[in-house]
Amino acid sequence: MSTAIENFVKAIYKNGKRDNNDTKPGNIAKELGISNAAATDMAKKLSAKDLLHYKKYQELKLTDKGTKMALNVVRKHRLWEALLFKLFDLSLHDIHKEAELLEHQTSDLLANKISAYLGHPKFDPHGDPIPNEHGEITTIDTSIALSQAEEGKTYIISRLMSDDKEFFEFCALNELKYSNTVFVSKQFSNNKMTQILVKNNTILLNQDFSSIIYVNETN
Amino acid sequence: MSTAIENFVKAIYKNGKRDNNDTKPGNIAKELGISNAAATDMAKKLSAKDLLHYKKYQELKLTDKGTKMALNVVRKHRLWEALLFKLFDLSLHDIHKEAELLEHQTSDLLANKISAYLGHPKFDPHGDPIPNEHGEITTIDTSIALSQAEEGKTYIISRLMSDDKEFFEFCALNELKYSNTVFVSKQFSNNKMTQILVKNNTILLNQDFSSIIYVNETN
DNA sequence: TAAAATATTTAAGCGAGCTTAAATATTAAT
DNA sequence: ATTAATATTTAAGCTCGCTTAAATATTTTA
Ligand SMILES: [Mn+2]
Ligand SMILES: [Mn+2]
Ligand SMILES: [Mn+2]
Ligand SMILES: [Mn+2]
Repeated sequence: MSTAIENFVKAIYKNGKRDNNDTKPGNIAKELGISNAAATDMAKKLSAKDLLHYKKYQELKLTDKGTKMALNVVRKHRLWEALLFKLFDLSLHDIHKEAELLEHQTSDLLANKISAYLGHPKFDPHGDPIPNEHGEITTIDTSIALSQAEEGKTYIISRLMSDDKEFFEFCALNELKYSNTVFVSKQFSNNKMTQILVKNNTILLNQDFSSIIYVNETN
Repeated sequence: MSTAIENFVKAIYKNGKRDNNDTKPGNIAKELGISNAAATDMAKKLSAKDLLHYKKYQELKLTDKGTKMALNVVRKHRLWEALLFKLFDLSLHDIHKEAELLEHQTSDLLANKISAYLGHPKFDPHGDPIPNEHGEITTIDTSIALSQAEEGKTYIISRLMSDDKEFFEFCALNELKYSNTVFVSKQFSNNKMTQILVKNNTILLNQDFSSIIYVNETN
């Protein structure tokens, strides 16, 4: 399958994993940087290929076949990120950009080799789970967004769910990275902001950021 | 530039490096597995982009710009081969196949990172030279094809110039690999065959193979 | 050197993956 | 419940990278 198709099913898959999951052509179009018309068009084509269910004006739903394809692409993406992160001195954003292209030019054989080389890792450098070679995610995700965290509690960063360059620059500047500890000092519910303490620095996050930084409770 | 364009200029570049260099559309078409018409068409387009010189019925000649592009793709191809060969247990042919795709989805930045990680290697696993980041090949190639080798002399394998699966299988079965020693026991000039001795095995090579196995004299 | 074989070019056309503009349906606001 | 705003769909058309068939040029062979 083509790069365009792989990116399309992946976008639907990822959209479904988000809170705010309105998986209509317009949202997929926005994610992929194409026109709404192009997205509708592609949806129809993929429906004919049995990769998704399409009914006019309804949400797009991946079929089992489509989900499998999406997970295979996601697997390759995250394996590449893990490999590049391990071998080279590159930013999370750069790694993501490279993986976004490499994921479509990688045989299943090579993906398995990368996985074996890395010791079959369960998570990529963002903390995102890596599907196994059967397209299964076996880990259970207990993490919550910082926006949902409890005031006065201490958490550990488990995922940075983004591919935005500026977000990663912000994270790098403020020690916000995988496995670091965060204390939630205040939730400003009305203003949808979260105040945290990281390595003795107080940071006030707006919802754009507090909703994509995922954490686990300490135990 | 697109994958199609990169493969096209690379094919011209590689054709020019061969003995039998008739760089007309038909030969490039054959190499790329496309029709002659498609090759002529592409040649015209690339001429407009100043990547090559095209005159009806004449040979295709890369411009400086085209040569630079070709060398950049070749660089990425060979760096990928070197990396995959080092990290994973994959055959030369498999490595080549993966590199053929990855070469087009690799930023200059990533290529430089791969090169640095490997200690800026000068040769890939086939013995082919790796252009540096300015597109220069600084090594001098003194090797000759086994078909040109002298009877009674001993040589060291320096390059296996092919991407054919069966050829690599043949090489693997007969200890024909980079840096191994070969004794040329007889040249059958009339029949264009070469008899060699490798690890006490006598092998009779036809010209198809003797012309793509490159060797250096021992000193 | 003339005929035959071969290669190249031109012409027409196709599918993939886009675009913009217009028509139509859905959703939100008054 | 209308109206206005927004999203989706349809329609038409574009480029890229191919194809096959026919026309034309080159090269080989006799
Ligand atoms: Mn990523
Ligand atoms: Mn991608
Ligand atoms: Mn190769
Ligand atoms: Mn290639």
